[in-house]
Amino acid sequence: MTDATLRDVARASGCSVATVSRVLAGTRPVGAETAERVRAAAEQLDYRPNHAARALRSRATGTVGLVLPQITNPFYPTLVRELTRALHADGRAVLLADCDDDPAAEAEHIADLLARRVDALLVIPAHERRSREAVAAAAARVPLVLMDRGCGPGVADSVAVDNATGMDLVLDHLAATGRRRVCFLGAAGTASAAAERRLAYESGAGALDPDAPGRVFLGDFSVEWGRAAVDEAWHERPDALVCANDLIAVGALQRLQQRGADVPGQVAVTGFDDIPMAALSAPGITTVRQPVAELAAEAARLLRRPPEHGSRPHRTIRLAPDLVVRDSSAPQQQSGHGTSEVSEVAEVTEVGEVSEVGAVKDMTARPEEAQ
Amino acid sequence: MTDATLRDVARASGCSVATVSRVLAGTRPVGAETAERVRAAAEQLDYRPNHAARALRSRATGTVGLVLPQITNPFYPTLVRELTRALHADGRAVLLADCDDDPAAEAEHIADLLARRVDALLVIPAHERRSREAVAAAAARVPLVLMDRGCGPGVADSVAVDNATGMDLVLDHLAATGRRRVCFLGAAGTASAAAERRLAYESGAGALDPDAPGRVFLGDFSVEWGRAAVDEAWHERPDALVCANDLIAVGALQRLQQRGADVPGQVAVTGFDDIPMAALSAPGITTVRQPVAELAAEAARLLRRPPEHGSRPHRTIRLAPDLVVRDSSAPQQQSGHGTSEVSEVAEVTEVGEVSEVGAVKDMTARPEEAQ
DNA sequence: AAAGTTTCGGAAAACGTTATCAGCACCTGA
DNA sequence: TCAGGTGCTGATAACGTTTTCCGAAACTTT
Repeated sequence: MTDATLRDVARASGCSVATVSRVLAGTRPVGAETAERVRAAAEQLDYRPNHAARALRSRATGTVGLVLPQITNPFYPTLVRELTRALHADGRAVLLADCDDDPAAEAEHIADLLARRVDALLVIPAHERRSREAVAAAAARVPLVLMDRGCGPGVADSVAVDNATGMDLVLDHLAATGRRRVCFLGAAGTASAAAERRLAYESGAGALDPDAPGRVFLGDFSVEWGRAAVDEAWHERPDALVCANDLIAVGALQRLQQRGADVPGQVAVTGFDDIPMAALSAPGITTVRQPVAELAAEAARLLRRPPEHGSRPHRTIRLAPDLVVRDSSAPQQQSGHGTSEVSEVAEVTEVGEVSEVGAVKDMTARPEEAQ
Repeated sequence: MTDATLRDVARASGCSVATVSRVLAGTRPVGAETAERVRAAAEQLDYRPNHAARALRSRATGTVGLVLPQITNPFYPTLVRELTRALHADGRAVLLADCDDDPAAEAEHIADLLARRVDALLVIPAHERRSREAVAAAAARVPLVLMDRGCGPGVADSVAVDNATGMDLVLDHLAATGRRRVCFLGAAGTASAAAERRLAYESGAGALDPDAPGRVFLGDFSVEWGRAAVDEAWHERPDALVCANDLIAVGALQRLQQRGADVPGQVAVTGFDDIPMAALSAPGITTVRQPVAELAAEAARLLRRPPEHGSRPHRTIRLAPDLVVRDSSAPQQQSGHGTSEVSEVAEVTEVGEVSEVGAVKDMTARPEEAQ
């Protein structure tokens, strides 16, 4: 019992394959009565179009490749969920490739996806420098959007969170709640998240204390570094630790608790990204929530654009994040342990106005893009 | 500059398309000299086979659909990584669909993947009962393997961890380290993980204490329940909390620490699954590690099987897990805080012999399957 | 040397769509 | 009445492979 084809539907409805195709694809008007007959026959035969044949003929597979460095990075699962949701809403399927942080594997996966004739690619580059070549080559063949990280200037369209705004939100919040001696626990390197967050801290922290921009400790984006960094930063007697991502914050929080420090009474801890673990820590970690659904929607929108010929300027879209205030940065007066929901809800309103400010910043700012 | 096709390669190498196809696909022997010419031309033209055309002609897309309930469930990212790795090794690409715990969305995704002519499906059912229909229908059309969870008997092949063995490992470890008053913090319901782990606890805990099998507290698989469950279980004055998964264990650990209880000095905590958070907690949580890579390999192997005609008995494969001992269950004598690596390594050897016992249990136990 | 057997290569028919082209009927306005 | 639309529909040619069928050599075997 093999599947029904257009031929079968045509035979059953007494018209030609061309007509059936037109009815089902809606590409050209067809007589109302005929159309009804065709639809009935298709329904009755349980006709399902063959995507392979369609792809061959129309040169479009309805498929997007998603290439990421490590699905186990705790920030990516939500991003993947939102991306697949946004793309499915456009009727596109998602081919997933995890390249295990290896640029060579990444290049292979990209080549394989291109051979599979994906309509477009979504890439979170594994490496700032070493991903560049493969990404650029792919971008020359299909629409390609970089997400979350960059890989050099002028390679392709890109969508990411506005790290500077996020860091400002954190520093404003800490200032407003009376913290003065802050330290930054960050990541070394030139990758966008590491560098942008570091620079934003350095340029923004001066408002709290002229010396604050100098109190920077750099490692990598890991819990282990968060733990170790506390031992280094402790000599500065900080009353707040601003961490460049949530993993660092989790590690810092653990080490502080091991040392018997009171969080947030003695020292506040903040993260970045709002991975699930940030909410599940005790106390919950105040952090910057990336607007994941919106990032995904922007990426999907860029991929929907018709493939213009000739080189057009690449678009860099930055979306402003929200601050999620949890207990790890509660004001010192009341050492507010316990359920975090109250303070979180209270701050969410304050957050609303901020997120409104920076809805979408399209750096190329073409007029026709504004809706 | 469009892609090179077989025609182009044929023209360039002075032979027919058929010959080129044979050389490149290796389906039939071809003269050495001709083959060399073809390969050179293909290389020179940077020929890439068109998967759409190939799929149309050979009725195989080289694509597998992966349907899961929630990519944000912290156990799934590693599983997804290992599955994609195993499938890519077979030259198959992975179409990902996240159905957000909604059986209706799951059914839609399955239908879409079938329309896209996936060669096979890998499904982690969203619901024990409500996923059954769509899964059964799909299994009738393509090879289908259920993972992690079941959805009723006799629906399809399935691969999962051996929950009973895992629970035994935990109970043996607790007994060996002197724990006697254990409680079980589990999940209600009939889903396989919830039920099997609960039953295994009830049948195994008697060895520690005749009353232990009765000390069972049921909620769901969440951190919140773990926190709440501690308050219920605390009246039993336990010296060990056996949790049905790592999220519950994380919550339990947090609540215990909030109450000022000493973990592991006063009470041990164990989890199940070995999600990343278990290792990153402080103290690290002793847990049962699912053999994720092996589960993925088994699933891939089942999908590789040629599609036998007629109904064959479904295979249920259970793989034995390992115990990962971390500080949350360190012996009470030495209240061993600090680095967990030492005790973990020490136990790993003990674990080795256990994992050897239950390498692969193929419940259908066909002789030709044993290698 | 004739008859089989193997080996290699080409022509051409699928696979199930979509797109192009042309035909047919029917109108509309001179 | 006829030229020129304006729907609607059907044949048919792609799309780029794989695969079947055949023929032509080149070897074996008798």
